[in-house]
Amino acid sequence: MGLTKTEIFTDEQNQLAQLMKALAHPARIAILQRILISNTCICGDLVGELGLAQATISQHLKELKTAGIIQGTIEGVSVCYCINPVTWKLLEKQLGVFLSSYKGEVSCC
Amino acid sequence: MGLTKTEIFTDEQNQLAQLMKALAHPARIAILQRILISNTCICGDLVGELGLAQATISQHLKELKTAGIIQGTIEGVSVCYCINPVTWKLLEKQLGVFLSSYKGEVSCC
DNA sequence: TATATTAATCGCAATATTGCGATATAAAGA
DNA sequence: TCTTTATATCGCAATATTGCGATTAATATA
Repeated sequence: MGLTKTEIFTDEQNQLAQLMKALAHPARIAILQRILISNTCICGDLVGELGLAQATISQHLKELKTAGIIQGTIEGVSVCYCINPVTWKLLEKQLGVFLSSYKGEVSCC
Repeated sequence: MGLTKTEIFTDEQNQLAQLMKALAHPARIAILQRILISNTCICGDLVGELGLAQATISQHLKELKTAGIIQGTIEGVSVCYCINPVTWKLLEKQLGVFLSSYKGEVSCC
């Protein structure tokens, strides 16, 4: 096995899980925080700042890009990455709904 | 390799990534949604409702429990699971800070 | 044009995840 | 006590992830 049975879940559940997966790594969290701070884009600066090899950073960037969380444009020799506003807003909304649906009043266990 | 270099990231980054990881599966999203709806606890009901084997559900529950997102108490023959309010609030806060730190004004790429 | 510089990709090894059948464990009821 | 019911755990196979060195591709600059 080793692969998720996506067909038995709703599109929303799969989508949210996919987005969470993209965020489920400290390096990717760090990369996003870095982008969020220098509102403007970055690129190979990350290789120097995080203690990971160039190939590794590039792969993490690819995963974030594939998930639609960031977008990149070629800028001369380097590549400029930044937040994809559409996905970010979707993430905020979906997670907001999900997290805020817990009303802690009725204690149970 | 195959293991994350946690030592080069901050505790906060590792913690958030760990929590995201626990949410990074549609089955676990579904389980949490189920718990959120029936505010009160559940247990093996999930096995019937989701299309996964009992062993698989039990494993997902364990992961959520290990991450501190849910808690379980033995209730006779069955086990009652519910949200761990402490972790849930932490999650809301940490994610809130993270997600809301994006101000889409300055477009870049 | 030759050479840096930057980033993506390939290929590998180590480990993690997913899913499940089979088996344990533990409490409830006959 | 014996049996049923409900969960947890073990062990396996298939696949995914993480990280990196080495290589490739593409643009700048000398």
